[in-house]
Parts: sequence; C-alpha cells; structure tokens
Amino acid sequence: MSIADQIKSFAARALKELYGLDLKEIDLTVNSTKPEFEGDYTVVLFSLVKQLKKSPEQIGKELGGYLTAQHPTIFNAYNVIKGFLNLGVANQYWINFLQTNFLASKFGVRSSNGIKVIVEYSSPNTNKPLHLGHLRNNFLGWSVAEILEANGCEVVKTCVVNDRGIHICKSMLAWQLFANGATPESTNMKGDHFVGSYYVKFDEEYKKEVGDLVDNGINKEQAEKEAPLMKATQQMLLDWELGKPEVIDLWKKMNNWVYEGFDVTYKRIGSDFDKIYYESGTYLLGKKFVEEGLKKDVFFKKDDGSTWIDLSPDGLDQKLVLRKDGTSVYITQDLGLAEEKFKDFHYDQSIYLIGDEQNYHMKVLKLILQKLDKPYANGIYHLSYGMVDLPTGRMKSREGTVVDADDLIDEMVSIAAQHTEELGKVSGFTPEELRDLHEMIGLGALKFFLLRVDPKKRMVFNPEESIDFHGFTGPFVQYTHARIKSILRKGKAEPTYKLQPIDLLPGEKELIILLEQFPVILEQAAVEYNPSVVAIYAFTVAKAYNTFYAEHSVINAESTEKKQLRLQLSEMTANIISSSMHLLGIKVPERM
RNA sequence: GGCCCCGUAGCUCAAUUGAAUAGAGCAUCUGACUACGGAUCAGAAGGUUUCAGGUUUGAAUCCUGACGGGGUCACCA
Repeated sequence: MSIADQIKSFAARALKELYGLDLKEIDLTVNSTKPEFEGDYTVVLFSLVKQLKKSPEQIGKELGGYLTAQHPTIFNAYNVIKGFLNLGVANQYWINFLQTNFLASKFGVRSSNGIKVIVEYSSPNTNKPLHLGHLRNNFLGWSVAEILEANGCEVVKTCVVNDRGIHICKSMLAWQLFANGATPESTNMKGDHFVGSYYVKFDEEYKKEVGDLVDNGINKEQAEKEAPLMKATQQMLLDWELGKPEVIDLWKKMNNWVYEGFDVTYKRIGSDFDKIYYESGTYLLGKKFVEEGLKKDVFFKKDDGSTWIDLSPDGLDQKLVLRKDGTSVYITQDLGLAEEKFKDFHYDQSIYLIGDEQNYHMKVLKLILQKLDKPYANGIYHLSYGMVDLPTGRMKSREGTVVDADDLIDEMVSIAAQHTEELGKVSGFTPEELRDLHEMIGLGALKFFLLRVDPKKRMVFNPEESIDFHGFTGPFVQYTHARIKSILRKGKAEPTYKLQPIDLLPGEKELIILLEQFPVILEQAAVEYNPSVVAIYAFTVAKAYNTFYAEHSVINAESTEKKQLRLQLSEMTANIISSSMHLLGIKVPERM
C-alpha cells in the first residue's frame, strides 16, 4: 500500500479511536506537503471541524500526537498550521522502501484483476495517408492499452479499418480515369500516399465539373449531385456492393497498396493490433438489429419505409437506423460491430478511441444498445480525445494544412540525428545503432509531445516551430536515463548491501518520495484513461534526479553508506523512468 | 437556433477533482563545467485564472448570467 493510503487509513482509525467517528463517514484528503512547509504528507482537517465541533488546530494536535505515538517507526514529527496537519515520515521508512524495491523491474505493476478490456484505436480510412491527428489517436490507444494491462486488465487491441464506402470509390475512380496504370512502384511512392493523391485528384476534377455546370446556369446544389464524376462514383459503389469483379479487383488492389503503406508507418511508430476488423466485412451486421429493435418496439418505421429510433425522451433527437432502401447507415454498422466484438472477446469493457467530434454519435450508440438490453452496453466507453489544432485553427485538407504523419516523423528523426551529431557523445555506435537511436529520440519527442496533454483537451501544434528537445520533453527524460546509466556503468549498487540508518538529504528524500508514488500514478492513469499523468510524472522524476545529481555526487559520495544509497536511488530511478516511458510507447537509451 | 465542450504567464500545458503564496516548459535576463554526461543545474522576471454576480471556513474548480472560441444537430463516415 502506498504511504498516502496508509496515512489515510491510520488517520481514519485514529479518528475512530479518538472521537468515535465512523470510518465510512470519514472522507480524508491527504496531499504531499508543499515545499514551503515542514513535513512530507499533509492531512486536511477542515472537513472534520463540523462533525467534531473542535477547532482544526486542536484536531490537528490530537491527531498528530496520536499518530506519532502509535506509529513511531513511520511518523517522526508533525506540525499544525491553520487547518493542515503536516506529518514527517521517518527516514528509515524511506530507506526500507528503497532497499526492498530498487531492483524490482515490475515495481507498481498489478497482478490480474480478471477484467477484460478491448481497446479500439487507430481505425484509419483507406483513402488517405495518416496525419497528425491519427498519431495522437495511435499513441493514446497504444498507451492506454499498456496502462490498463499494467493495472491487471487483460487487454485486446483492435483496429477497425474503414475500407469501403463512397470516399474509397472516389480514389478508385480517379485512379481509373487519370493514372494510366501508374502504381506505387512505378512512381516510387508509399502506397497510402499514392492512393491519397488520387483522392485529392478526384476532388480537383470534381470541383472543375461542378464549376462548369454552375457556369452553365445550374444551381450549385444540383451541380454537385449531377456532376458526372459523382454519378460515376455512386455507380461504382453500387457495383461494389453487387460484387462486380472488376470493381472488387480494383478495390482490393488499391487497398493493398494502402495497407503496405500503413504497415510501414505502424511498424515505425509501434502500433500493433490483436485483431483487425474491416468494415467491408462487418457493415451488414447491424441490419439484424433493426428487426430486433422493431420487435422490441425500440425502433419504429416511418411511412416511407425508413426505420428510426426516437431518443427525444433522453434529450436527443430522432435518429435514422435504416434507410428506406434498406441499406444501413453509420450507426447501424457500429451496432453490428459492437456485438461482433463482444462475440469474439466477451469483454467487460469496450473502449473506443475516437475524436470528440463524435461525442453525439457515441452517446447514441451506447444508448441504443442499452435500450436493446445488450449485456455489453454498459461496458462501452468513448475515450473522446481532442483535435490537434494549428495556431490558425483546425487542419484542413482543402487548404493543404494537414500535417502528414510520415513527413513529421521524418522531420523529428532528422532533427534528432542533427542534435546527436552536434553533441558528439555517441562514438563507437554502429550505423544501425545510430539509426535506432535517432528513431528512438525523434519518436520519443513526438510521442511525448502528443501524450503529455490531457487526451480530452484540444491541443495546438505549431509546424513553424519544431517540437522541442529541451525541458518538458521526451528527450529530456531519455537523456536523464542515459545519464543515470552512465553512472551505473561506473558503479553498481550491491543487492545484498544492507543500508544502515542514515540521514536523508533533501535532494535524496524528494526523489525517494516521488519514486514511491509510481504505483499510485499508474493507477490514476488507468482510472482516468490518461497517459498524460504518466508523462508528467516521468518528467517530474527526471527533473528531480537532475536536481539531486547536481547537488550530490554518487560515485564520489562522502561515505560508502551514501554511495550505496545513491546507487540504489539511481538504479530505481532508471527503472521507473524506463517503465513510465514504456507505458507511453517510448524507448529509453543507454547512451545518447 | 437547440445540445455539448473549452477560456489559466507572451506561447504550449499543469493544478491530487473544493484547500496553504495558482505550478512547469519554451521564449527573455543573470549565473554554474580541470567532480560522476551542459539534451543539464541554480536564480530573476512574467497572473485581477475572459468578465459580473452567487454558494462555501475556503473557488481556476460548483451554480447563474454575459462575452469569446470550438464541436455537433446528414438517408456522410
């Protein structure tokens, strides 16, 4: 149990002993003590004043006195300031903690809790390459899965590939009309970029057609519908649904180009999936829900034959679930997919990593499944993340402001290479080792940048300024790890060395207190589905180590005792930095 | 327009979910390598938390209103 939790439970027990307060009624806040006050942890007393009808100072004195008397090996001092009881935790407690955990590579990781979670993330369209927004999604999804696993969940990672629909037909048609048989090989392009260029081409040509029609006096709305390219696209979608061989062949061919491109990117950024769903294989599954819903009177038919659900009692609108021609819409497909996933994995919880623009849609999805009494409905959780904006606002493909994922990664890696070369600390690296290191640092900077912000919030990326390598960044944490490893190459903590009671200096103690909090941080990150908690923590630990490092010598410590203590501290710090960064999908180097 | 979200230092982000003097990084300025890695450290400056009310011992946080920004209300996905 963490020291904070121990304090909470000791304090609760003490309050029962002293005042007969029921444990359940006690909702105590225990914080780290602010640096300007004496002590390590603080119990906030204000909430007790009413119940006990005593002044906070008096409660603090009685509680502090009781705790230090009852647990002299844990608490060695206390003081009361206003409504705060500041408790000093004994050095020996911290030293014991360090000694028992400094080599534990799995420190903080919990054993199985029997909860099965499926995390759907990434979920790209096959008509465009990945961009910066997809990167946020990928990094978040992977990291959340990892964090849940470290907290004892059994996690399945999935991806739903949006591989069919009108937008896919657009790039197919444009290729047919304008490519003259060009391929990714013949043009030396990455497959996803190649296909994406035809999607852009379609848009350009389509705009021209619409413009021409408007010039001929047709109103814009009609022109958009009547343009030959649009008509041809719709025909192609029909042909696809009918399974017309030449369309299917083209579709397979182009999608495979895209997958080849995606694979390269996924491999590079470390995204992986236990199961990939293809929309082409699942988009019809939702239809049987419609019958079921009608039977259960959850859905209703309108006169034109379309099927709807009325969610106005829940404060939402009426929502279409099946078109009058019997084809399904987006929400219907998602209903089917939810059931399919449940059949496949019998999850307790299903996390959808999807942008916040779909908040309404996901609310509807969950609500419909609840109304249909699906056993898995309550386990659905929309992990809604904010868009990555430019300083000028949203990225827009029309205006060509979309930040391409591959380009950005290349840029980050090349900046990393440049920095590494300038600093010149990596003599003896083979070319492969160097390349790996540049990837590690470049991607580390990028991932950390995207993960250090609360997922729910929109964030800003400025393409004019490259992502920093100093301060609150991935490379800073990686650097600290490399620095510690460098020290540990010069001296190793002896696992059997028994530390004697010694005083802890401020820099040492601060670091131990932080290290002790790792399990709490890990749990918080899981409860909130929030990797930024881990990122901020990793930075705080790295910063604390660097401060410690500047104040105290490890290798030339003033005594053997201190040297062992600091070696243990260094060892554990490196472990925790490495674990935290791993949870973010970021590797840490031995040297950089 | 209805519903939802957001507004914190010049910029990018925090604030243990209502607690002590609102914290970090970047940028700016000052200082620190013949001690273990300077991608570092120490320090300075930078705030009426958009505004106005309210609740509370206590509000960036909760409530009401205003202003500003975004999302969504498709037989698109």
